[in-house]
Amino acid sequence: MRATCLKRSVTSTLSLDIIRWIAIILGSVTGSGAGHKSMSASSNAITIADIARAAGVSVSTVSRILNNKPDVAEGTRQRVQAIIAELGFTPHAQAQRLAAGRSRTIALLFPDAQLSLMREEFILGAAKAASDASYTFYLMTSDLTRHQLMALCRSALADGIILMEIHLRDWRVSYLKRIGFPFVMIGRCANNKGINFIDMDFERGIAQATEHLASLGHRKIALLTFPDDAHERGYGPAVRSRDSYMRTCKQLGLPTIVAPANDTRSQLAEATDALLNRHPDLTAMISMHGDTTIAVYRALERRDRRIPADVSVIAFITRRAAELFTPPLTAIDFPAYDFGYQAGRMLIAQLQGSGGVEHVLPPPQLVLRESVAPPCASRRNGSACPVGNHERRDAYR
Amino acid sequence: MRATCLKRSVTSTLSLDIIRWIAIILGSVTGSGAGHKSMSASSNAITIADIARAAGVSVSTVSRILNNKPDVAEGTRQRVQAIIAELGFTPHAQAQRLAAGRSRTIALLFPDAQLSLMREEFILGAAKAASDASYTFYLMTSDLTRHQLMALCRSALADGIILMEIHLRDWRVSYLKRIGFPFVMIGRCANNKGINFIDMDFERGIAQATEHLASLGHRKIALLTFPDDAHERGYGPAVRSRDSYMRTCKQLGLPTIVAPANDTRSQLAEATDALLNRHPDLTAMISMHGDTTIAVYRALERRDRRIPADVSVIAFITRRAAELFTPPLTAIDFPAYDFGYQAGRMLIAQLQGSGGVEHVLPPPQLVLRESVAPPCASRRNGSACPVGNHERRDAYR
DNA sequence: TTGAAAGCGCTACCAC
DNA sequence: GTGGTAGCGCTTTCAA
Repeated sequence: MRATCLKRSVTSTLSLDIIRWIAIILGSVTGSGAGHKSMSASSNAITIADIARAAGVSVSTVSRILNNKPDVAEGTRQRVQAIIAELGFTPHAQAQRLAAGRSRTIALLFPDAQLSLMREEFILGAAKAASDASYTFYLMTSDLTRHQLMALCRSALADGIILMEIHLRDWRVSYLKRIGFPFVMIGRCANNKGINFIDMDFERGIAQATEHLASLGHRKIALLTFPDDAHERGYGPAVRSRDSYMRTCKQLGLPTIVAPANDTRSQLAEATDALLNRHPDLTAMISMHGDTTIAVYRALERRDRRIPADVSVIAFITRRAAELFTPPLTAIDFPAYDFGYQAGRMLIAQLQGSGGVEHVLPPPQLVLRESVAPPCASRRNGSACPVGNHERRDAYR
Repeated sequence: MRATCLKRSVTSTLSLDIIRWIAIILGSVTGSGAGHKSMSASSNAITIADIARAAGVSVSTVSRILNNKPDVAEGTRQRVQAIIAELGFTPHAQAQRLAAGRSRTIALLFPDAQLSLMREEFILGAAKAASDASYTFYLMTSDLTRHQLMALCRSALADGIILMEIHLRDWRVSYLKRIGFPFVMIGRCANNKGINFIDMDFERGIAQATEHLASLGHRKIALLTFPDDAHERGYGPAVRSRDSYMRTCKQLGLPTIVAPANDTRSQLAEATDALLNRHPDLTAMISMHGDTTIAVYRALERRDRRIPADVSVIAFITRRAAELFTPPLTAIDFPAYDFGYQAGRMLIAQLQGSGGVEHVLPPPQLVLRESVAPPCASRRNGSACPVGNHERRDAYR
């Protein structure tokens, strides 16, 4: 409070030297360990008006300088900036945002569902994109109700949002589109006209994985996929991957074996067991699950089926997670960090009005590690079964 | 703009029915796909004044209702709330924050360093704590300079912050304490008087791990730890774990073998190799690294040393990551999600003035999985070496 | 129990 | 180039 009194009594007639002296006092008072919550009380902070007074200019001028407007004399700019630095002034974010009508914030709506090791990368990528552009990054977990989404938009907390877990027909997308609220998707709908997105190309990824396995000689290739209700709800990855799997198998003349399961280790273990019971002659599996695919490994171990000698496994997963598996998991690479970063970048570009609509669907990349081999006639004799000799990646970091 | 005109012309003399009708018009106008960016333009949104006008009360009253103040007649409250619901009004967050002087936001300062599979849990835990308390959650990556930290505090973007990667003497802590800005630590300093923290008890964890290995008969137990400069800088986990290791080994009469390395897979692999060269008779390792500990596994594999038959390994890691290892990693459990959640909860409690200082140092829990066994005299004959028969956890989820 | 009005700290328009 | 000033949308005394 003492600081406040001092500050408020400063008048524009004081010389710069005196102002500086006062700044020092202010600093030491504020800085003393006297236990008063100076910043949190938030009322005795330096304002743009203090700067203006100290510099002998108007608040408009200070504001212009703060916002890098061109129409300021170089001398003034320097003088004011010196004082800003000296008093250690930073504009009050909420005030700026209110007055400017923009929050310079993007929000990531992050599905609450459950932990998954690879999803950290989405978050960190998007956060990095925000900080690179001097934007604030707002992370929202918990799945939103329609009402909550409306509130988020109206609250003006963020200028734009990143959506994940997109369904082919997604009410959030319809809503945001209708009210004209800026957003981008990680994922995509059935119709994406006018909407920015970046998505994994599950169609091509599945085709690539299936063809790779088929080319090694596999005939019975199962798809471990999402639970049935994910398909029914039109969850993009679920529908696209299954369709592509069906199509590819048909083209290649292979039987189709689909095993739906929740993305938990226990359910996936069960599903794998059931699958092996039904199809003892299975030689390959494609998993749509992330790190929970470890449950598939464990289920195979328990039945004494070796990877890749007896059964080959492919998943969609980040490099980092894939390399934790033993044997390392051959996978369609899921560059989640990049996806997050690109989404953030696209959203900010959109907010700044630069560029048109971007539909980003990077070509899937199959990274060969050690969980895939040709099928072995002499099963249970895996060590005699030669491992395919492909490009191997041990991308340690 | 049409919406704006309509809205602005509404006067308090209009009947409620007409107001409702107008609300419908507004809704459909705003909702039409005419391509005007209604929300993003942010100027034609409904305000508290519109509500007041429509309800025939003052803005003060609406504000009171919005903030659940007690001094409002029940009838008024109901009537106004009905209108709020009808018009789909949500207060403008920035305006609220500016006027109230609080942002109801916490920020997590997340070390940029590098990806680590387990750290997602810190983030999601803290985010959950925020959302549970109706707080906004900002994630800030990139390590802050002193200047940036000052700016963050002064900007009033957040009411309080969560700090990670704490050093024994941490300039950020000194600064925040000095200016009285609310914060909590995941980690702790040498002196934590008056500061809330939650931390892994590395001292006890290391002691526990070392004693466990010693009790199985291990005599040469190495500590794979942080690089030397982390110690020099006084990074808490580095200093505390090494000290505890030294002390425990001394007490048990064991030699000390310390191998520092950066937390990257390649460096860790190198360090492991070097370690095995220097100490071929090593039978156990304790790793301070997270999922990068996979590099230790791989280095051992390459030298044909089996886990746990030839070498036992213990790390500090989340359950989820530990179970991806093969054999599953016996570990001091790192409940990172809970740590994040607790930190968030403590910070918000502090902001709301409830309760005193909390120093949370949960007792470390050693979870026995399959990477530890008694040392085997007949090395290279691992399969003959019996695996210890302890509590085993296969916590699938 | 309610209303009027003075801010919160900043931006941006308009005049000089 | 610069200054005055009217908001931005809300909270919060202080009176009534």
